[in-house]
Amino acid sequence: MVFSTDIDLLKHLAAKGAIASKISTTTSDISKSLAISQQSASRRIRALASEELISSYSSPRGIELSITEKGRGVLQSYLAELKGIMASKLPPKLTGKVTSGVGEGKYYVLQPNYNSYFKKILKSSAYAGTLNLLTEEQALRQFLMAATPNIFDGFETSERTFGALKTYSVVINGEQKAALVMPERTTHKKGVIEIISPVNLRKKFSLNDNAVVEIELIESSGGI
Amino acid sequence: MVFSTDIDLLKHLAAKGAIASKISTTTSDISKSLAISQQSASRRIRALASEELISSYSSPRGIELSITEKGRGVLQSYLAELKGIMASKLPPKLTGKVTSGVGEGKYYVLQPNYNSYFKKILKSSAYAGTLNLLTEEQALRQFLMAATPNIFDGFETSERTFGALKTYSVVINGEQKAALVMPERTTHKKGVIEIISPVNLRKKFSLNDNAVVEIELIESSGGI
DNA sequence: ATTACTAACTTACGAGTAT
DNA sequence: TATACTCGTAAGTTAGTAA
Repeated sequence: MVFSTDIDLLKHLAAKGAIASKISTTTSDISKSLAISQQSASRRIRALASEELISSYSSPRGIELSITEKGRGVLQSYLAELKGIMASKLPPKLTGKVTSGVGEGKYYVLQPNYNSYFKKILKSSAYAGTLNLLTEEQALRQFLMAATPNIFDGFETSERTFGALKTYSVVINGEQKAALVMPERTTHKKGVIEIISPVNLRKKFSLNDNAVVEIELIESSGGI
Repeated sequence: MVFSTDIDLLKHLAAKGAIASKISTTTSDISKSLAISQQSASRRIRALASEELISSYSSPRGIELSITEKGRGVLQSYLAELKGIMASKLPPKLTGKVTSGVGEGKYYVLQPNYNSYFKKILKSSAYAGTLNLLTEEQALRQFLMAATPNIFDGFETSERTFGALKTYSVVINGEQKAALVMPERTTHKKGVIEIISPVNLRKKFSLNDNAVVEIELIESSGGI
């Protein structure tokens, strides 16, 4: 029997990367994240393992574990079910047309200060380029209103000023996690947005100019 | 504080339509669906109400309730979070149509040098035949880009040349581990791939030409 | 029928601690 | 440091039943 607490723990482990590969963690780490005791974390991990939702190896140096096929299936069907239920009231989606940018975004990505911020947001380093999209101005405004931005404050050096940014966690075409970047002051014309991502989105989705991509809002799970 | 049991109950109520409108139900109905007692259902409903995740009115004739804005927000961000986790972590899937091959793959499987390589990849000896699949060229390209190939270098004897191969660990139809084989130089037309497996896939899944199979990328766990 | 109170029960939790 | 055992206790659940 799979309980909702199991789903919760599985979800936490998935967020830590246990779907893609084996992860190393400790029961006290888990206990802090889920606000339970170390002992309970240990017990619940063993419960997941006995249900074969994860495979784990414990030692006095910590726990190595990964989510099994069965465990992923459980998460996936939970997600699918929830998706189906919420289908009528899903988070807003936005579509954009690929456009050739002026390269403003690339400039940001390459700046060390912005770069480390992006790294935190994406939980992985950013591809050295951005995808420029032309959206409907009003749809964009509405879309962003529904979102919670991450804010980068901006700063000044003696030489120049680095403007503030807002970024929004999104999923591109339903499968690639990315971030929508809105510079506080931009030279873009209205409706043009920039997407940063760990991968080259143009390549991944074989996008030429005017190709349409779908941008979906997500919670930045944990966030920064 | 919102617990995972709350999410579960909210999800159940949402499934019954409590997002869109007010619904009429009873605590014993709920108790049956969630496999808890009538008393617990009653208590948990009151808990949701006191968190203002639902608004409810109870009487000796049953309960009328609807999910509040706050409750919907809770469900939505849970969904969004899960989606975000799965979107970035889920291995890509590819579908292909069964097609009659020219038997090129079978030739490879029967060659001792290739054969022992396949044995390592599959962790079991390969069935003496391949499954030919027609895929969408672009989807295939995308699929393979996300994967880490195992590489067989190829070699020459005085008599002939054995070309290099790339193989990718996959799962067919969600249950049969197999390998997708991409010869470096192939006579196949674009989009056609070959699958080798420890078993006869056509037989196992009763596949006729044009049947659709699902190919899922997996980590080659350990690998070679 | 219902909901929901009280009391008995059972399960899950976490502090302490062995390994 | 870890994991994970024991065990007293707290929390959650259910049976019985009043309203």
